[in-house]
Amino acid sequence: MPNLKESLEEIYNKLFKAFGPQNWWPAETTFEVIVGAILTQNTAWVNVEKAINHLKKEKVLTPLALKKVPLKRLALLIKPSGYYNQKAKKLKNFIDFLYKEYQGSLSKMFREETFTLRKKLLKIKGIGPETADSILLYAGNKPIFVIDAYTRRVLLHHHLIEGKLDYSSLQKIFMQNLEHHPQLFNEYHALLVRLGKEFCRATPKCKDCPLEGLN
DNA sequence: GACCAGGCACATC
DNA sequence: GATGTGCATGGT
Repeated sequence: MPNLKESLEEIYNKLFKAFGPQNWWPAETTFEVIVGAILTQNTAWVNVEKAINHLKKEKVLTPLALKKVPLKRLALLIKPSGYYNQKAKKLKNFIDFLYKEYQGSLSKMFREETFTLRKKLLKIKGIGPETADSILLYAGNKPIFVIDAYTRRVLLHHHLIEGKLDYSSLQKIFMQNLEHHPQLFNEYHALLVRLGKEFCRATPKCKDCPLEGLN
């Protein structure tokens, strides 16, 4: 039985070989990544894209414009992404934070020490661990590993974990066994999502899974 | 017409 | 501390 570090490296290599680079996060600006991270909570990405396109078309996909747009109007613009009343508030909560702490400057925000920023993000109502980490990794290019439903499903399906581990335990598995390179964490998470979408769903075995023969 | 999708906050036990 | 529930749209 190889150790965890070797298993994680092998998984990455197999997935990269099978799928190639995933080019996450699909966005034109840093701010768009952050908005997407909030809108995609428990929501299919195609629906998030519709919402983001509305925001682009109405030219409110900047911190200042989002600060100015009325809550009700914002909610209607993001309606396709689901939970739109909740998410409109969440976006406003983030904007309030951004202006209060960093005068609306994302680059100033990301100059904050990573774990200090993470703690602050988690205090925002509507931003939990996955959203905070997605912002840090995919918008801020910080070496933080993102855990999500797919990650958990893949690890369980391939018996790399047993039972239910909480978010931070799962995150430790990756962060204690891999080099802290943002690009590696970025690609690895994206590859796990890709695998989870296409495999690791059927039981007991998935046909042609890139990780077949791992265990 | 179920069931699901790149969660989170809050209530209740 | 664990478990349950509301939030809501659009695709399969």
